[in-house]
Amino acid sequence: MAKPKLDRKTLLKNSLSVFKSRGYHGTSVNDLAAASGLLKGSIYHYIESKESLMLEVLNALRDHYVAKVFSKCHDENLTPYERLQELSIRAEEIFTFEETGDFFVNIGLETINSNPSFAKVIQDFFKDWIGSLSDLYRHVLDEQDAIVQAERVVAELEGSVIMMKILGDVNYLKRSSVRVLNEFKELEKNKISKVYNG
Amino acid sequence: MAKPKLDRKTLLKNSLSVFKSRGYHGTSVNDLAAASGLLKGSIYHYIESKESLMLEVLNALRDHYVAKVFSKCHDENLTPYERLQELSIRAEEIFTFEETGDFFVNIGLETINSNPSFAKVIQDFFKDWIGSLSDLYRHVLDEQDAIVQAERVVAELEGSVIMMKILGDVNYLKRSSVRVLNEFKELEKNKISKVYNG
DNA sequence: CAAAATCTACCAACCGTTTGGTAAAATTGA
DNA sequence: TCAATTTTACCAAACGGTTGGTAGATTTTG
Repeated sequence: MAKPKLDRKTLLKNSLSVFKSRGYHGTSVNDLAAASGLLKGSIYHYIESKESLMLEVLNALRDHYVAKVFSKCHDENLTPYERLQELSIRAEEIFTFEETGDFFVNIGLETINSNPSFAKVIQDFFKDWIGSLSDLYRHVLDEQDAIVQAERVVAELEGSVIMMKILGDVNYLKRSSVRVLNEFKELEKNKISKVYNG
Repeated sequence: MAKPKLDRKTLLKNSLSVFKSRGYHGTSVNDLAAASGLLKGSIYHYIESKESLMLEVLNALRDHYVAKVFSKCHDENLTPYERLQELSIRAEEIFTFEETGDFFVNIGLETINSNPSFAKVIQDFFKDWIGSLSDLYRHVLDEQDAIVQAERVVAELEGSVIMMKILGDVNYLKRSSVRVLNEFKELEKNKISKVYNG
């Protein structure tokens, strides 16, 4: 049996990088094949369609985030603040170097009307992110406020990344994550003083 | 038989509505022509190219915002807080009904790598928005803080709109604008107390 | 060898754009 | 005023090129 020269993980990584820079409609199957050193016809040995490839990329990326990033929110070896700090550091790396964090937003906005098949994975990504964050905020807020706060933080971070990309100013995200961390410390203080006073 | 003439404003409005729901790469010249009751070839009587049409749409939209929305920030008949309130109301209408506010973000993200010719108008839109807002915040903050605050508010609103669109939750924006308004009131209070105390 | 992987060649459909042509409307000139 | 002329608005068809996708021959590999 001939062993596959191109393993799935590499194929997905290469495809992600093309989709990232050209969007969904903007990338051709030819581009995707070339990114993995293949001619157009050959890539159909690995994939069923352009659409199914994108779906697989989105799923793999979401799984990666859930397992490697969002899971930090439940790391019992760290204090809640340290967990948020870890998340911030990872987020900053992801958005500025990997440029992968806004991928879900990009593809989401581009395909929400034309390709509803992508919607579920994209929504799941954000629901997981918000869910993990709100578990963290549960340490300093009641359930409803924790959810609202998590939604707000995700919206602010995403907004910052987008403004960063469009205006080319790298300080947006940095300031946002500093703000989020300080806010959390403030919330912790308020909670302690409440415990002492009430 | 009098021929109904297609005026430029209608053409731009029709085109905007197509670009809005299908993106730039996702809409064909056929779509654009059909939206104005023309066949594909006929639209070239009005436009030079698909790209130039999009550019005109973007320019018209930016001009509209500058003249009708952002200008509220300098309305001397209103208090600073009332101006922000006006802006919030308009923003809410724009984002939820006209669905036009995230257009600049959508097209910006979709074309930033492939169509640099759109970048300038899109950036100008956000620079104008941030500029007008920071003039407002100048009433309660020093210059540098006013700019940072304006950038933050725009990022948060944009982030909210995007999450709203992707997750289908209409409460995001409402909560964001309430937060922005309350924050402004808080800043006004702090400024007054500073004046009294120092 | 046979299976797996890749290439070449080729679809039909669509892309943005151009063309040749045609009526109707507006303008002109007497 | 009214016919001649020009301009406008539009269409059907076609352009060269690209799209996502397929079929079959060819190469690589265990």
